[in-house]
Amino acid sequence: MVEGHAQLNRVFAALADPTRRTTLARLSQGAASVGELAQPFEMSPAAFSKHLKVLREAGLISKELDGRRHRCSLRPDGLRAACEWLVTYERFWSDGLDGLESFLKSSDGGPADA
Amino acid sequence: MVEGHAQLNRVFAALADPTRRTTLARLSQGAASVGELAQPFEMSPAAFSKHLKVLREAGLISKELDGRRHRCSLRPDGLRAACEWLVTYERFWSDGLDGLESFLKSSDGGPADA
DNA sequence: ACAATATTTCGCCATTTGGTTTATTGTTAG
DNA sequence: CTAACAATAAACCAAATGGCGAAATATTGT
Repeated sequence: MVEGHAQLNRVFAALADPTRRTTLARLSQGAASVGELAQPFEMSPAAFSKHLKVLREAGLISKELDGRRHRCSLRPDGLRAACEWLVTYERFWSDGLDGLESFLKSSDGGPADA
Repeated sequence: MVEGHAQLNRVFAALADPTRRTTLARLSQGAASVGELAQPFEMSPAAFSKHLKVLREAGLISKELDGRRHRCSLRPDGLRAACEWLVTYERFWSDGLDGLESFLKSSDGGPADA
């Protein structure tokens, strides 16, 4: 937990956009090329590329060059710091994250949508 | 969990600023007036007031008028949606939030800093 | 009533953000 | 080799953000 504010700033800012959240959700089901990720959005390739850049600079995804495709995948530890920040404070609010605990324990289906 | 993207946008955007995170951290220790909350920051009252507005519109704090003071407090459920979003996806990344689970179980000291 | 206190609102300015189009870089297929 | 493809970079624009100082709106103490 040595990270400064800057990293947390980037992560939360990256999450504050539905295009980027949806892209992360999509990536949680497996790696994909930029084109595949961009497909659901009505947006120029350049615009989408910028979103990917934001995610990359927030440490949330990584890209591996595979021929002329860029293979994107989640960076497992990217969300960790943000998650810890949220949970730390949620436990001090509300009724002690009872809701969250039960939410964690319910091993139901996968992610729905962002 | 009927909330659209808009609410999640506001919450994550609100969290993407250290002034606001620090203010939330301060509030997790108890309610406070605007002046008390603003004190740590070298910023005009007007500027700080805008930050509070962002937090209020994200549903993270509430304000109750108490004489000429405005008493601010956390809104318990404000973080819930964001927390659930993060945890939902974190569990699909990484090694299944083992780290987060142990983090939750370790009932150590309170929040440190934002 | 009056002055001081607490906080927000109003213009204003600089920076950032999210989008566009066009130009570039690399790669693969024919 | 060359044309098409995949992705980014560059230049640009409108709108949002974060800051300021000054003005407005209560409210309280004297």
